[in-house]
Amino acid sequence: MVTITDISKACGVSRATVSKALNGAPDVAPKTAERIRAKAKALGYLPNATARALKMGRSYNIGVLFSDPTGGGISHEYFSQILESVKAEAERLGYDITFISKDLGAMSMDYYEHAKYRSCDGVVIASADFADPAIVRLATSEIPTVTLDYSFDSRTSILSDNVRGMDALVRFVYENGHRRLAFIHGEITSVTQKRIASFKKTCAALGITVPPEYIRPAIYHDPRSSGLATRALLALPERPTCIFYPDDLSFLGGMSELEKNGLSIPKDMSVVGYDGIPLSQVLRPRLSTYRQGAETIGREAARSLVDQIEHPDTWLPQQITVEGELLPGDTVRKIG
Amino acid sequence: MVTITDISKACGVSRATVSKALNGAPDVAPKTAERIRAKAKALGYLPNATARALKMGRSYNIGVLFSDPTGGGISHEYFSQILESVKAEAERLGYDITFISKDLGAMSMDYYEHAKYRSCDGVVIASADFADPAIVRLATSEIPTVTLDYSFDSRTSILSDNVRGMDALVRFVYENGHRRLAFIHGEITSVTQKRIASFKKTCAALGITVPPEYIRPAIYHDPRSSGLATRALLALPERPTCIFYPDDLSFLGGMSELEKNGLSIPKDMSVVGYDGIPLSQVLRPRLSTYRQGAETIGREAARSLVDQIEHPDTWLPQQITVEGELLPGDTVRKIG
DNA sequence: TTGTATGCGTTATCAT
DNA sequence: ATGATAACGCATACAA
Repeated sequence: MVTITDISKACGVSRATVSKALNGAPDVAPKTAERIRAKAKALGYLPNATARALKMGRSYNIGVLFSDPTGGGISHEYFSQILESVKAEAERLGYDITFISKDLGAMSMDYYEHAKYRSCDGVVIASADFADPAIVRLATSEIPTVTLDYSFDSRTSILSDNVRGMDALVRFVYENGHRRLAFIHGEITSVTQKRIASFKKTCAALGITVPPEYIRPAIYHDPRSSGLATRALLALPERPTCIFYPDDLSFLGGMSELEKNGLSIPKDMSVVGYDGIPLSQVLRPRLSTYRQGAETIGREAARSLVDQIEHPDTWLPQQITVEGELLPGDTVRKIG
Repeated sequence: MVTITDISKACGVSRATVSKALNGAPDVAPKTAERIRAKAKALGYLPNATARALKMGRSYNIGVLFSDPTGGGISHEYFSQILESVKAEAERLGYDITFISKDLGAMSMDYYEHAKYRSCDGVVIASADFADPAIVRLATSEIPTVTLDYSFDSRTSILSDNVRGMDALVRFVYENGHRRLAFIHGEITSVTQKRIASFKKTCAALGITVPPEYIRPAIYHDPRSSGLATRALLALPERPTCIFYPDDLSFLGGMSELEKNGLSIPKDMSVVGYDGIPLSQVLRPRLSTYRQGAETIGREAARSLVDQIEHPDTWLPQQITVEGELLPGDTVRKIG
C-alpha cells in the first residue's frame, strides 16, 4: 500500500506538505503541489478512508437500516428502489453506505451501538418497527438520522403522502361510479392509520357509507393474507364493487382468489393497489394504483441527512412530504 | 465517546491491559480482567472499528458489487434475495457490508480503488459486466474476491447450475408432449451462452429440431423486449407450442402480448420462465419455471469469501455450483 | 512556503 | 501479570 509517506520520500518533501497538496490547501506552492500530485498518481496512491476517518472524526459513511418487521426487508421492490436511490445520492455526495443491523458476529449490539462501532456519520432509518426500543434509542441519539414514513420529535423525516394518495384513489374510484368500497389494510402502523383515516374521511366527504365489515385486516406484502380477506369480502351478503389492497403485491393474492370465484377484473370486480411498483404496470390489466415516489424519497433522505451532517449549525429538523402519482390503470371499471 | 483510555483511568490500569482484557488475552489476571470488563460495560464502552481496522489491517468489512449492466441493479428480486443472504451470512460471521461503486463524490475511482479506499477485506462481485476492465482489475487483484455466475482463473466463484436448470426445463416441457420449443434469451453473457447451449443440447438429445427463427434475443428483466420477441414468434407461419422466457419478469411482457392476441395460457400457448422468484408462484396460473437457489448462492458467497480472508494459507480457489429446483407451475399444458 | 510535532483509538512488542 | 512505547495513515496547529 502506497502511503503519504512514500510520496513524501519520493518527492523529498514532508508528509505534511504532501497531505496539503493532495487536499488542495492554499499554502503550498503551485509547482510543488503539481509535482506531488503527479507523483501520487504515478505511484498509484489511494487515500485511506480508515485513517482519515480516525483523524477527522468523519467517516463519510452513512448507515442504512432496513429491518423490515414484516419480513422480507430489502427484497420488496418498493424498499429496494428506495435503497437504490439512497445509495446513488449518497455516493454522488461522497458517502458510502453500510447496513446497520443487530448482533454482528459474536458481539451483540443494538442499532445505535452498531452505528457507533462503524463511526457512521448518520443513519437513514427505513422500514423499521418504530416502537422497537432499539430503534427509538438510535433515532433519539446524537447521531444524525432521517426516518422514512415516521416522525420522531425534532428529527428529520421523509414522508410519503399517504393521506393524499388514499384520497386520490378513493376519488378516482368514486368518479368511476363506485359506491361500495372495501379496504384491506396492512398491519397497524402510523402509515396504515393514515391510510385508513384518509380512506374513511374521503368516503365521508363524498357521502359514501362504509360498513365496518368492508374494512379488513391483512399483512403488507403477503398475498396470502389479502387473499383470505378477499374471500371474506366475497362471502358478504352485499359485496363491494371495488376492493382496495394494502399494496400492489398483496393484490396478487386477491387476484387469484377472485379468479377462483370466476370473477374477472375489472368486469366483475374492480380493484386498486398501492405503491405503483414497476410490476403493477406490467400486469394485464394494468393495476390501478398510487405510485409512491420511492426514488424521490430515497434521494431526499440521503440529501437531507448529508445536509444535517455537513451543516449541523444551520440545520433544522423538517418533515419532507413526497408526493406520488395516481396510476389509472385498467382495473377500475366505469359503472352506474 | 468512551475509549479504552477512559477505562484504563477508571480502573487504574494501563491501556494495554484494558485492551488485553477486552480481547480475552490469556496473560491478564482473571480478577483484573473481570473488573475491567465490568467497568467497560458500566461506562458503555464500544470498540471503534475504524481504529481497530487501521491498527490491525483488517476492517471486518466486505464489499458487494452490484453494477447491473442491464439497469436495475438491486431492485430485481433475484439479486435482492442474493444481497439479503450475503448480508445475513456476512453479519453472522462478524462482517459488515459496503457497496462498491465507481466514482465516489468528487473523486473518480474504479471498483478496485474504491475497495482499497474502504479497506475492504474482500469483495463479492455479483451482477456485473465481467468484460469491464474495471471489474477484471478488481477480480484479478490481491483483494480476495468471489464472483457470482462467472469464473475468473484461480478465483472462487459461485455458479447457478444453468446447464442443469435449462436441461430440466426442456425435459419437463418435452414430457408434456411439446415438440416445438422457442427460446427467448437475454443479452449474450456467459450465463446466457450456457443456457442456450444447454437448451440446444437437450433438444438434440431428445430428437427435437429447433429452427433458427425459434431462438430470439431479448433483454433480461425487460418485459417489453420479451413482448416484442413474443410477437415475432406469433407471426411465424408455424408457431411454437411453448415459449421459454429469459426470466420470470420478462415473461410478463410475453403474457400481455399473448393476451393481446387472444391466446390464453396454457390453453393456447405454454410458457416457462427462469429464476423462480416469489412473484412467479403468486401469479395465476402459477408460472412453470426453474428456481435458482438465490439464498444459497448468497450464503455460500459470503461464507467462502470469509474463509478465504481468514485462512489465506489453507485456502484454494473453487467453483461452487448451487443447484436449483424445477417449479412445475401451471403454464405448461399437457398436449399430444 | 515548508516542516515539525502531535494525536485520533487501538493493538502488539517487549520490558519490567 | 502488567505497563511503557511504538505504530497504523492521515490531517492540522504551530513553528520555522
